[in-house]
Amino acid sequence: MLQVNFIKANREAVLKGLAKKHFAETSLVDTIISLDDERKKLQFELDERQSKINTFSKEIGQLMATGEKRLAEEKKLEVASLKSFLQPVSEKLSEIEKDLHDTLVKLPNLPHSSVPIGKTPEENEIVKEGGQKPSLSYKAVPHWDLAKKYDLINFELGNKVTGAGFPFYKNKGAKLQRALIQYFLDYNTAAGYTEYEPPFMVNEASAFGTGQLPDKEDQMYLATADNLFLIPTAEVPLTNIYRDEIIKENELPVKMTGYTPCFRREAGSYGKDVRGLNRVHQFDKVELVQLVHPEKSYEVLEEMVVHVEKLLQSLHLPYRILRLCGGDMSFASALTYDFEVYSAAQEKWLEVSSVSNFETFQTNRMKIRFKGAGKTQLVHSLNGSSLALPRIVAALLENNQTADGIKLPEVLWKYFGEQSIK
RNA sequence: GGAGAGUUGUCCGAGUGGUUGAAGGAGCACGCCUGGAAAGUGUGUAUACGGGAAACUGUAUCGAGGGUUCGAAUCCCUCACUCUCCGCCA
Repeated sequence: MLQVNFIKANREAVLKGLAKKHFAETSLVDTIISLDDERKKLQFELDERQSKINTFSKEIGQLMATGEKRLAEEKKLEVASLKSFLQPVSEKLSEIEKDLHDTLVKLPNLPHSSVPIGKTPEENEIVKEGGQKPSLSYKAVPHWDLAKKYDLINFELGNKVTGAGFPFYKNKGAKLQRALIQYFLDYNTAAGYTEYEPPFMVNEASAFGTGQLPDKEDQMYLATADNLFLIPTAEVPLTNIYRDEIIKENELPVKMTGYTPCFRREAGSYGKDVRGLNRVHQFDKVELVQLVHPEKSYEVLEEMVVHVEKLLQSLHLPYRILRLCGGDMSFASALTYDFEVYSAAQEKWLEVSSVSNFETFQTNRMKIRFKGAGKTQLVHSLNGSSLALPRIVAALLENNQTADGIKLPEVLWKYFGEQSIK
């Protein structure tokens, strides 16, 4: 969430930013400002009275000690009257604090100046295209048919055992998952990221910290008996490792990577977009998270983009990098690059990674700070996928299909044990 | 699931009603000492929100929330979490 003081000092810029994000409820900004003014006023009153009470209490203590009971009793009465004034003020204050917080949480992050203007995915800016689209001599077969042909994935079995969108990976299909995860993690740790295997469920505070709550609880599975959410991405547990922590400046940047399954209810999805591996409720992903000095975050964002790009290049997949426009960006992000790979049979681009700088939007919620020479301040958080598996698998299958099997890129050979799927 | 113990600052740990934001130790920072380092030694070392140009200063915070009291880390209640033993179990 945005910082109140920032909003107050930059009202116009905030309004402009919200407009760029196509956020309609701009009146919230002034609501926040007046709530905070009110908050300050009440807090000040309260502090003053409390200060008097504290002084009196100490005096009463001394009077009691010297046996001056009558004077002590008089002071007690004074304190009582101060307190009766205090109570309604303090109730009002907590009400306002709650309002302020609830309102603050509704504002999305502001877009970075380089974010393209636009509302729909069509208006995203294509920053770069790389790799070669395959030229197949025959009509490319979609991955769901290839998966059946080579007995790699069983969607129907998933329907039976769990429900739609929970595929079984099988035989070489299962092994390919394992190989990709292993490869991605090795690639990330070689770049200095610390590997974690986090819990796959998180509590409410964690879900709030990264911005899943309060609005997006529809997208998460909830284990009600224990009030735990199944993670929609490793970003949630990884970033929350540092919730309520003050990091030493020389320990920045914090670089983390982790593999987890990701669980998404995807409420409201339908149609051909959800065919095969395009959109599933449970999928594997290796994630990157960085906590960095505020001055470095955009530099780091570019580094992460290059990092993910090289990973895609090593898989020899045709890809493109998009800079998301204001209207298509996520609630919490200040700047997002999406990576898409081309799938030859479906003849469309599939999103496989999203790399974002959240600046202080998440860290303000989580109170992740660092202490340097000067004062304690919030760090910037960034994250990105490297990579989400299902669509990578879809593209690998579709793009690399040949008459006698599916060829795998060389980087996977040692992990997969073979050069192709037959 | 049953029984018990616990949750204090960066960490360890003392503290059962009155200058306790909190003893002591460790760690860390800076200084002294040293040719340099270690050891030794001195000083400093929480966070949030306010007021103030600043020095500085007010309030809150000892798991969370509530209560008793003029006054609570200390007493009472509720909740959460952790640990130990037993049971169950990969």
